[in-house]
Amino acid sequence: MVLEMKKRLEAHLRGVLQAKYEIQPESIPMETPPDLRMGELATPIAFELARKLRKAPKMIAQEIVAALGSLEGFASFEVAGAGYINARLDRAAGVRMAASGESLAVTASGLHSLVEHTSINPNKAAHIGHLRNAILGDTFVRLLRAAGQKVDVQNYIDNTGVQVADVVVGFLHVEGKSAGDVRALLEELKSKGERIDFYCWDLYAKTSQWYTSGTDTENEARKKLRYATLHEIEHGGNETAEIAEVISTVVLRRHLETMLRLGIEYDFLPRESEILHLKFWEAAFEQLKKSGVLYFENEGKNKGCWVMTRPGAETADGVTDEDAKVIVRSNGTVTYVGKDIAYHLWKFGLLGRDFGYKPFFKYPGHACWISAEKGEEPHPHFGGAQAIYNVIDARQSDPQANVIQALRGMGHTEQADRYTHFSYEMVALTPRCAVELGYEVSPEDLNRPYIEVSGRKGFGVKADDLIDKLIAATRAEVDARQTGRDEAERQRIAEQIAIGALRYFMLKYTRNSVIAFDFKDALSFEGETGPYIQYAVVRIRNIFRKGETSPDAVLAEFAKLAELGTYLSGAENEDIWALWLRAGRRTMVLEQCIATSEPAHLAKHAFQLAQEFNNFYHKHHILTEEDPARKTFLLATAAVALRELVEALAWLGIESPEAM
RNA sequence: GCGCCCGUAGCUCAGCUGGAUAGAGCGACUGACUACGAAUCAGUAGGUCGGGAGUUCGAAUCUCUCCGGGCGCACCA
Repeated sequence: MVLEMKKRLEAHLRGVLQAKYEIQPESIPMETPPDLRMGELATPIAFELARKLRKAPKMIAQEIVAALGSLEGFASFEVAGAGYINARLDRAAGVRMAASGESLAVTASGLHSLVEHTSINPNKAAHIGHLRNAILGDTFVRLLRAAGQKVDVQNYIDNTGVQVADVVVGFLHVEGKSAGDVRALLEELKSKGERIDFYCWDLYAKTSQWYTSGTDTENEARKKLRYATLHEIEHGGNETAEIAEVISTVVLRRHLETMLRLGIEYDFLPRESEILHLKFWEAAFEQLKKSGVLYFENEGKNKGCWVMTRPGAETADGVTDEDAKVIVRSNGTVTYVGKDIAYHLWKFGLLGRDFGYKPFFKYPGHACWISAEKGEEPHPHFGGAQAIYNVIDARQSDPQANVIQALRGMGHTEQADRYTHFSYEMVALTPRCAVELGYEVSPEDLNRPYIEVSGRKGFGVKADDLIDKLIAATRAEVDARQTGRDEAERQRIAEQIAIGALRYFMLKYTRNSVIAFDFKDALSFEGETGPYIQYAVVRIRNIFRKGETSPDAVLAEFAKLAELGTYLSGAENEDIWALWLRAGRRTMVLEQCIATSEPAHLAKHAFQLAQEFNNFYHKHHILTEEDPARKTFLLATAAVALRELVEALAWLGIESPEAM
């Protein structure tokens, strides 16, 4: 509703500016006045025009207000302060629009987007840092879909990298297991219902330590073993590669299960092994050479390599660019960034090659596919997107910038412009939390605000452990309150609240803020949390239950009310109008979230709406209201707040429980 | 050395493309359950927006500089 009104006012203002001054500003600044008494929308446009028109802002504002006349949906326009133009909505019209939900229909943009998130190395359990990635990515997918985009969700799997090689070394050489032993162990863990990714978590840390814990000659041999193992895995077609395949696949399956607990699903899992074996790089190499993005270096420290100029680097003819990024090493092998360029050409449908596809994981609604050398027919098609979003932490902004630079250099400027590195800061542990978990913390770390999580050191909080802990805590609360409900129902509610708490916790911070993780904050269910919002939903549902009516019935009745003005004016009703206004902002917030790639705005919106509802709830007793028309109005207010809260929560991937 | 991010209330964070009197949550202190469930609400205290300079009618927001913290800058993935 607010978005609709804002657009209406903008268009009207443009008409006035054109007719009166023959000015067509690029954008019209529109904001919310600091106080509702000043109106609902405001623009400081007169300040900007003051210089151009050589007139006082206040004078300009007065002229514009006089020319604005009347506009449907608006009650009045006025000049305020030194030259603000404040607009008051026709409150009754605004309320009717918000109640009808008409403005919720978002015009489908038709854009085909690809969001890649999660991308955990399949060699250990997921930890809280991975949770932030997956929750951010999944939420953004929901937002894009809400805005009418067609979105493919990908989870890139580096199944041939050094991290997988490390656990393979761990199994074969630290634990001295044979290939058969490894298979037997996997079977055994599976039959006991134990988590293989947890086992690997410890083994990975142990192996990382093993590389440096021997004598110098031993360590030297271990390093060699590490790289020999990596190369065997990359090459494929040998027993080491087979073990890597088996382990990475079971760990990947575990990651999908963990993420499914949070309602996170994927469409396609492209793997590094297929990128290698289907020769994506070779196809990209030809294009890169042809376009001149890559050049062969004959001088300097990068002599014998194929390199590319870094973004923003200044180069001069005849001067060797020592800072250039190496893409092909002097021994002929390709670097990570090179493979990533090839992969991203595929994402945009520019590579001229495709993966094979096999079904891998079944969700209630759909299947998740995985890449394969020889796929199955028929299969859905992935890649060839118009816009892509890579949810990758901020530390990888340099390599991401390199890939974008390469695309741009190859002439794919439109694609480069629609390539978003959806970056976010890491989740670290507070020193207190690290101590609580029993880790040894150095005195200097103890004085830091936070300590970085490290899979290599086995230092961190595992995702499943945190989820288990959250569910146990919410279950205790539910058990204390919902004594009349059976076991299964209480468990279901506890899970909904726990996931709500976790997802909200990861979404309330803006992306570039480091989250210093602490159990006290993460396990909190009061104040600015997911459960606070869910609680508002439950309260509203209880009102309808006790009132023996439904939101639909109430809204139908509400549509028949002839006069709304008396309920929306006067100091005692100001907060009710504020609640309607907030409820009517959802699509505007959605637009803002997508424009800034920032889901936190929606999290904040949902909280504020819940807060305003709770405020309203305490001030106006609905079911005992004696005036039937006013009661209908109050019930309609609750119905719209409910609809908006449930929908906003759904976009955040948070369920709305019936009771809690 | 170069690049990116951060510094706002005791703590954790918001602050929309520069805009009107800087906001939440937590914590502290006062109050409100015979009400539509208190996982809630009302109130009080608490801020030189890291320091300085500049641009502007107007700066927490933009520029420069300094201070403090974090993260990147491989022929590793």
